[in-house]
Amino acid sequence: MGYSKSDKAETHTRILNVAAKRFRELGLEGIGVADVMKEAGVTVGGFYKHFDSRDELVVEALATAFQDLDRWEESTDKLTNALNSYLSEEHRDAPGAGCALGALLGDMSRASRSAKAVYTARLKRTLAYSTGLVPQNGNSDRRARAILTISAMLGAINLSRAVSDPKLSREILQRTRDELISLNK
Amino acid sequence: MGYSKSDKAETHTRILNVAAKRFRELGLEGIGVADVMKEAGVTVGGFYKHFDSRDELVVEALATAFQDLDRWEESTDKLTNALNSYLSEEHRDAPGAGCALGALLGDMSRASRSAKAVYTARLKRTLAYSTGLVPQNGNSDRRARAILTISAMLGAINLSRAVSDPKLSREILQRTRDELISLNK
DNA sequence: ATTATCTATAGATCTATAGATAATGC
DNA sequence: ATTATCTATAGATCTATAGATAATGC
Repeated sequence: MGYSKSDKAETHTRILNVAAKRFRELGLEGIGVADVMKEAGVTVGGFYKHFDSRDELVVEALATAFQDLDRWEESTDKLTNALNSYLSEEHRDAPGAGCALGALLGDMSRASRSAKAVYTARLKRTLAYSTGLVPQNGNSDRRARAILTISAMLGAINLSRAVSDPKLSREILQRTRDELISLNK
Repeated sequence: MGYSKSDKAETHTRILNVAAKRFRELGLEGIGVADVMKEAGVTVGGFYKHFDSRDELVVEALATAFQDLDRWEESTDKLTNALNSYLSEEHRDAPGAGCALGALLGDMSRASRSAKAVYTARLKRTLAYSTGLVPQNGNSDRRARAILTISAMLGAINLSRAVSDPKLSREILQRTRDELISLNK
């Protein structure tokens, strides 16, 4: 057992990484604090020395999960690449490492005020990022098209995970991707 | 207390209506069987005479919730009207009486096999309905555009419920609606 | 006699807390 | 002395079941 301050910081990070992954996979209510702690290699009793409440874990884990999105946005500067990567079967099948805006979309309407605030702030940044990627074309203003594009991306990735028919799941990803690409020509 | 067979059928319907509403509002795990029964005016002990398991309630309540969607689709035969009604603040603020494909989108990836089957079957019908509403225009085939349109509608209604900023919430609804209308001209 | 519903509860969660233990760090 | 983590548990859920009660319907 390690008990130094730096060990505590490491433990804290480990807890957040487990939670950021599991919350995206199982939903914000899908795993309890005891199981998160266990998977981080510690026991449940120490939890409230790290967080004031379960909701604080949710808020910090959300912020941690959004760091993956930061990295993805930084490494993706073409809309076509972004769409190919986002609306892929690989992304669909790995929600725990994927976009938290997508994985937790349906949970947010029932989440705490503070969790919604973190989600909303991150969405605004992605909206700005996306407005930058979307081309100026005659049909509509860029922000409007960015909103449509993000709505469709989030809707499609969620739908592709929702349906039990693998063919339909693939079709939703492919068609949405193709339509968004041709729309943003 | 009523104890006849016809009373049982009425009770069953009442339970399903409560569950269909509450599941859409609170999520499939958001309310327990005891509270559903209480709100239907009965006690928890009778539950398993009506359903073999909680999941059976979920499956039947899903089917019940989709009846509202049936009625809505039957009464809506213009895409513009459909979009104005679906992407409205009224719909956003009344998930319990609204579209179950939207309200439960995020829950389905973690739902039981049988619940996903019901959801998938209903999505296929809405996709067919939507393909019928979408016009034939030069840009892309109708089914592809229907998939994009549904993805964007589901994404936008979920996003509008997720964000805590009322102005952004309205903007998501309005811009997505306007973009989808001009896209389907 | 059958059955729709009731009260009561077993057993499995889950969050949060209490108090002990074994390190660190002045 | 402080503190990071541990074991243990209180109290609040939640699903499912057991057995009683009070109607229905042959």
